[in-house]
Amino acid sequence: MANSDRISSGESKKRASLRDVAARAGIGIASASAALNGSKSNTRVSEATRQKLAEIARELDYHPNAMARALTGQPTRTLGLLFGLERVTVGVANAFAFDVMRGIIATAAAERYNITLFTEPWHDSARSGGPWRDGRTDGVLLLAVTSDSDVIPTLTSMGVPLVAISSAYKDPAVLSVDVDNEAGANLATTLLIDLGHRRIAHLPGDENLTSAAIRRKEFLAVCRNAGVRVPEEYVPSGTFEQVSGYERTRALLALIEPPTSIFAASDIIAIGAIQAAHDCGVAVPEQLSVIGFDDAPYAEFSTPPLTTIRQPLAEIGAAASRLLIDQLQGIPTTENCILYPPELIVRGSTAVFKG
Amino acid sequence: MANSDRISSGESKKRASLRDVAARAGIGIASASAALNGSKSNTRVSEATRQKLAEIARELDYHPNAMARALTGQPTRTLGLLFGLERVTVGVANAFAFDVMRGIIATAAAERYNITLFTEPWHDSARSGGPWRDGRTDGVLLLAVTSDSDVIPTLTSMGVPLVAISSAYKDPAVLSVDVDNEAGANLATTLLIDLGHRRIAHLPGDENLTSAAIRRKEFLAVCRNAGVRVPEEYVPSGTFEQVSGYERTRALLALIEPPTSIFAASDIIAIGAIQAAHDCGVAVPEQLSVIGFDDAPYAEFSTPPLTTIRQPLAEIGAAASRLLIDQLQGIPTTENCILYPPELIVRGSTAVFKG
DNA sequence: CTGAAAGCGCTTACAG
DNA sequence: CTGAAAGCGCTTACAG
Repeated sequence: MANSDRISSGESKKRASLRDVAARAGIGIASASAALNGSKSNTRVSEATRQKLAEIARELDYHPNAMARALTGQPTRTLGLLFGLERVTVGVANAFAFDVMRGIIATAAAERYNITLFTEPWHDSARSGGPWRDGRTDGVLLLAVTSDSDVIPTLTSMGVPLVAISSAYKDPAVLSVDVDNEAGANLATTLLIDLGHRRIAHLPGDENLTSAAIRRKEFLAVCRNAGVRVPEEYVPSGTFEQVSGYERTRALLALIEPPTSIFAASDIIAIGAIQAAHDCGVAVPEQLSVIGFDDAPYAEFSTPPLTTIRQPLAEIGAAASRLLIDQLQGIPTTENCILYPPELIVRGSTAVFKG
Repeated sequence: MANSDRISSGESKKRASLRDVAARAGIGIASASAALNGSKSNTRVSEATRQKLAEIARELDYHPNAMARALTGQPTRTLGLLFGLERVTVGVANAFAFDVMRGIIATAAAERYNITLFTEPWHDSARSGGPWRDGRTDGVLLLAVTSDSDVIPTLTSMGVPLVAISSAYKDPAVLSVDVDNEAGANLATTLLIDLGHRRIAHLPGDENLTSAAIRRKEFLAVCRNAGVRVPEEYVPSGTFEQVSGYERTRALLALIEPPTSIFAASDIIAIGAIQAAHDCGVAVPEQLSVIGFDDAPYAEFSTPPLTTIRQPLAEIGAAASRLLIDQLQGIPTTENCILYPPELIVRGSTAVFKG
């Protein structure tokens, strides 16, 4: 029966199970489990048999079934990623989400965690339920949760470990990572004022995204403190989309007293604004200064290159991953809410106001 | 005991299982399974009890445990995504992978499939094994597999449904989606020749990526047919990275007889080439024409805007998703290898050769 | 047509 | 120290 090995490995239709390797080793299944997958198994199995088991596992091409392990409460070493915006595709389509994901993936990979993207958007606690709690995922990363969503309290009450990214969530008990939106908006608005602008407009992002709300609020505050009056029509509401930036800017430029500068809540909005200016024959930055937010990859390639507020998205994603993984492994976290400082990147889309 | 409901739903620590809802309904667990999760359950349960079960499930906030279902061989409605390049982060970092993922995600979402990103790169059949075969994923999407990888034969022999993306895999038996690399290279090279260039260089991508090999081969073929001589140093090998494009272009421009045009195997290589030209004081496109491949998002924002070969990446990703899902659901596919035609996008980085 | 049993592959107490 | 049993939550034959 010397070649029974060959035969059994030949019928590779069936995967080797723990029982198979235990049988082959002439050992109990529980011991095999301890030797192969166990953590504190040192109590149970001698180093010698562990070696032997490992070899047999290799011969049989044994790999533990993660589903079965999950069923007994073992972690799956998989992180879930859930997008806060209903329009998942949009959430993923923009460079913003992508950069954050880069950081998430890099860190997860380094810690040998896989990532599952939940494509079904969160609805509410009643309709949503399955995937986030059945153990397929050890914890979840929430991206850009809207303020009107009940996803955080719901998942928290279900005991799902989570960390919120770019969600500006107020509860200090939930782990979160974000850029300092207030500081960023301050930087942007102050720049415009320092350049001599007094007719400053702001193009906010989706109203129900707290980050957008904070930027808007801080913009208003800085203007107020500087004695700059901001008429209501200078802050038209809209979304984090290029077309929204385009349309709002056209409207702005059609005003009797159009603004001489715009603080857009994101680069993609800013790109839309610049396009609109171009189509209206308004020169950027000569006649209109535009500053964005994010420092997306295309910001520096835009014409003119976009002045913007850089947020370290990949780092934010990486920090969020790290925070979640630490939590999963019981490593105490030093801080619950990590806020990254933004950075002003001055490029060619802003200029001194020339009366 | 009228409020036992409230109490039991109050101790939400424990998730409701199928047993719970069956018990509550005074029905067998098998019937509950059929009514709630079954496919051809119509044979088993009447519409009335099905309704009742559904309601109880709602009350108890019951959601089937996907792990347990997977263990019995049920599909998990999850697609795996595996990157062919060892350097996963790079694979994910580039806009290429991102655009493909957009298509994948959109289609998967529409079909209610989740996606898990395998962050552990494929090594070889011996070392790699677990995650791709234990049922956590119904099938896998392979992105940019290198020609020296044994991942496709291995997974195929394990019976894992898969489709290869941008891998230019020769075996017609494996499902695959790609751009027509040959046609693309032809388009690019022909443009340069038509513009009057005779000193044409090519900057290939990673040698072990079949797409790079095909583009290189076609470039050479078109030149040969047109009677354009290509010295060996005009086709320096390198990788799909910006720095690789930069360095190779510097070397090219330092040649006694430098090329007057470059066909870069990707936009990111082209961006590096343009940078190098800039740093060497060589004007693009006046002194050097550069054409890329991909039409990445930043291509149109580059200075000058990049002439390139557009490949419909999101569509490619979507088609791959579709192909895999169809296969999983037993829907016959009309074609195994989908090849998308590339499109020449002429922008500002190419110009007529002026002796 | 429906219930009770066996089993998916593992791990965790529980006996020897 | 190690084996046999029970159980995770489900589904699929198998009996009534």
